[in-house]
Amino acid sequence: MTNTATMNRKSAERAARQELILQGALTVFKDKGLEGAKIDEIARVSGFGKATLYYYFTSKEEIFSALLLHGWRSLWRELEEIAVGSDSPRATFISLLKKIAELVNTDRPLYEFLFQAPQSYTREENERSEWKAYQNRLYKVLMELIEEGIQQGEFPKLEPRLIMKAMGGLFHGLVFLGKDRDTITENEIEEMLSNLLG
Amino acid sequence: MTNTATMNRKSAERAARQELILQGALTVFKDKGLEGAKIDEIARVSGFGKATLYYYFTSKEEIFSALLLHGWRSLWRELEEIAVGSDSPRATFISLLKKIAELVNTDRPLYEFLFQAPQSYTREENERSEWKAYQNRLYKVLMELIEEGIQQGEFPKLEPRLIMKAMGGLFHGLVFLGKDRDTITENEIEEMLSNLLG
DNA sequence: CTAATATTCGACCCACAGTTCGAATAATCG
DNA sequence: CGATTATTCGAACTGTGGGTCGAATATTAG
Repeated sequence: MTNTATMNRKSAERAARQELILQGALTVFKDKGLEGAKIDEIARVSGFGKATLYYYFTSKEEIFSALLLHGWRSLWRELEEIAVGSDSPRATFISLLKKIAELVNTDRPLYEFLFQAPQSYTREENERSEWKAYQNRLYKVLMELIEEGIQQGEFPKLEPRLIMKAMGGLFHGLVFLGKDRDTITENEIEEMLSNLLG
Repeated sequence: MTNTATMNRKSAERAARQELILQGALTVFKDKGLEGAKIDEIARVSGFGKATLYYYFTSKEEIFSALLLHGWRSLWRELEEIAVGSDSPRATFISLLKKIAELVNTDRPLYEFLFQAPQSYTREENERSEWKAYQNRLYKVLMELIEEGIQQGEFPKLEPRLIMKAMGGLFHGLVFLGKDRDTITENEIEEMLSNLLG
């Protein structure tokens, strides 16, 4: 195994198989949760033998984390350019949420998992798992936008944390609540947010 | 055992012990969830032997359901009088949410459990468990208030379901999001809701 | 082609947690 | 007081499911 081209292909194939496993894992985790999902089922759904999963991942938790990390990475990739833009705080804030809503409509299972799974999982030490960094970064960005927005009079003069809770809850409700059959439009998001922000 | 008075006392004691068990179960379920909570721990916390729990309940799930039913019953008892009152739809709607927020501040563990647990549990057939009826009743009442409110021009002219999602999410965010250390005041609730409702 | 290495997988292992057993103790009745 | 019934509980049972093993197959190297 000194051939470089071969090694590249192999590692690409390896990554591709990991993708397949994660894809299957998502459909199982999605409506079963971390505990409810059985390794055997993930194996069956993703079309590999059970032991093969352990050839690519060291544990069930690692599969779970890898999925989360994968999702947050791609989410952040989409949001980053908006976050560093030079619009006003309020405009940026709204753009971010609209972008997230748009993405959710693109791949609902993934994002439902991304935003719902953590709470049933965030036990003790896992706080410092890698995906959590992305979540914190997003939280921090939104929080700073709110603070700047308040200073510039674009947001109501309330505790930033309170506004954050309100906006977060409102957004979550609009996008994820209900039988999720009806996707939310960006206009509806914007209208609601504008109402709340006065 | 033909003595009636004795039988009454016994059944009262039996109910009291069930209460104790549920009380212990709540503290365990609260931050461990249905799967994460171990029967042994519930037994230890509530001060009974493990087997004794099965003398009072037939299964772990029954304990879980009983807790939910118990909570929803007492919640509904508090809300009912407001719901049947003769205030305007909007006033009634806001009163209901404020009342819930007030109750949450009274017994946070219980209500956090009530509003958070179902989602990690609502699997298949359990849809028709008894507590679910109360949840549906509350949902229906709120929905009708929104519809009436729209007709009377007290709410923005949007799809009722959309308003429901928005208000539900907003409320949930305000009351339950965050490290829950800071309790929300009724005034803050009212202000936010009024903003959103225009 | 042959040896070495990479990959796959079902069968097995075993720890854990829900449930049951059987005996021991407490309460009630006649 | 016995006798009967209600209650309690730790020990033992059992099914489930995460994780491992070893053999079989495929792939690459030389």
